[in-house]
Amino acid sequence: MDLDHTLIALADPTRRGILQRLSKGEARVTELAEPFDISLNSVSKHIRILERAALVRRRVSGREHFLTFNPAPMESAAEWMERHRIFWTERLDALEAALRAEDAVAAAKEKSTPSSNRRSKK
Amino acid sequence: MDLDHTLIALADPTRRGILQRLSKGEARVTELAEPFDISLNSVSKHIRILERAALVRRRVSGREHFLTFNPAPMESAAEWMERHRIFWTERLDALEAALRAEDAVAAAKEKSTPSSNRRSKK
DNA sequence: GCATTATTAACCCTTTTGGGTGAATAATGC
DNA sequence: GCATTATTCACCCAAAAGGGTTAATAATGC
Repeated sequence: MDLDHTLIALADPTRRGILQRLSKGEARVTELAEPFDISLNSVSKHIRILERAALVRRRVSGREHFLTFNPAPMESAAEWMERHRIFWTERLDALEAALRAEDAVAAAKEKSTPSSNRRSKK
Repeated sequence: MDLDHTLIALADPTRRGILQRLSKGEARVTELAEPFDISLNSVSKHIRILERAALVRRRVSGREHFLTFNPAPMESAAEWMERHRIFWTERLDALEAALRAEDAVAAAKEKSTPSSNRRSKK
C-alpha cells in the first residue's frame, strides 16, 4: 500500500531532515549528506526509501542527481489522518450527547430511585 | 521523538486496522484479534506499539483490558505534515512567480537577443 | 479450593532496517 | 587518453520488527 511506504519513509528523523532540507529547494546527494554524520551510502539508501514513497523526485543531469520534494504523498497521509481523527472526534461528541441525554432521563427518574449509582463501577 | 513513534505505529496495515476497529468504540484484545489471521500474541505486540505512540489507551477492569483510540498523536502528525506541505506549496508558488517575472524580463530583451534558449538545458 | 478464560511474558526464528566498507560506473576537466 | 568527482552497487554486520509457541499470571464461576 502507498500509505505504508509514505509513513515508513516519514518515520525516521534522518529522512525527515532530508525532506526539510529539500523543502528549501532541490539538492544533490552530496549536499543532502553534508549535515548528517553518516556515510554517503547511507544517505543514498534513505533517499531510495523516500523515492519509493514518491516523496522525492530525481532529476539526473550529467553526473549530478538533483532531488526535489514532492508533497503529494504527504497530502494523502495527512488526509487519511484527518479522516480518522474527525470521525472519532464526531463519535466522541455523539457519545457525550448520548450520555447527557441519559443523565437527563436519570435525573428525571432520580426522585423515584434516589440511590442510583451509574458510572461508579470501580 | 514522539513523531517517530506515531508514524512507526501508523505505518502498518494491521495496526491501522486495529485503530479503524477502535474508532468504532472500545474493544478487548480478543475482539481486536478476531478479524486478523494472526495470533493473540502478535496482536498484543501491535497494541503495545500503538500504546507506545499513545494512539491507544488501556483500561483494565478485572481480567478484561479495554482499548480505546486516542486521536491526539494523529493530530500532531497531521499538523506536522500540513506545515511542511503548505511551506513547500507556498515556495512553489513563489518560484512560479519568480519564473514568470524572469520570463517577462526575457521577453522584453527578446528583441535584442532573439536566440535566447533558457530552460532548455536538456 | 479447582477449572476456565483473558491476557501477558519469555523465548525462538526470519526478514527488514540502518549502518558500514570497498569496488564499479559515469560524467567532467585536463 | 588520465585523474577527479559523484553516485551507485554488492557485500557484511548488528539491531529491531513481526511472526510463532509455550508457560505464567489474574480474574471468574463453580
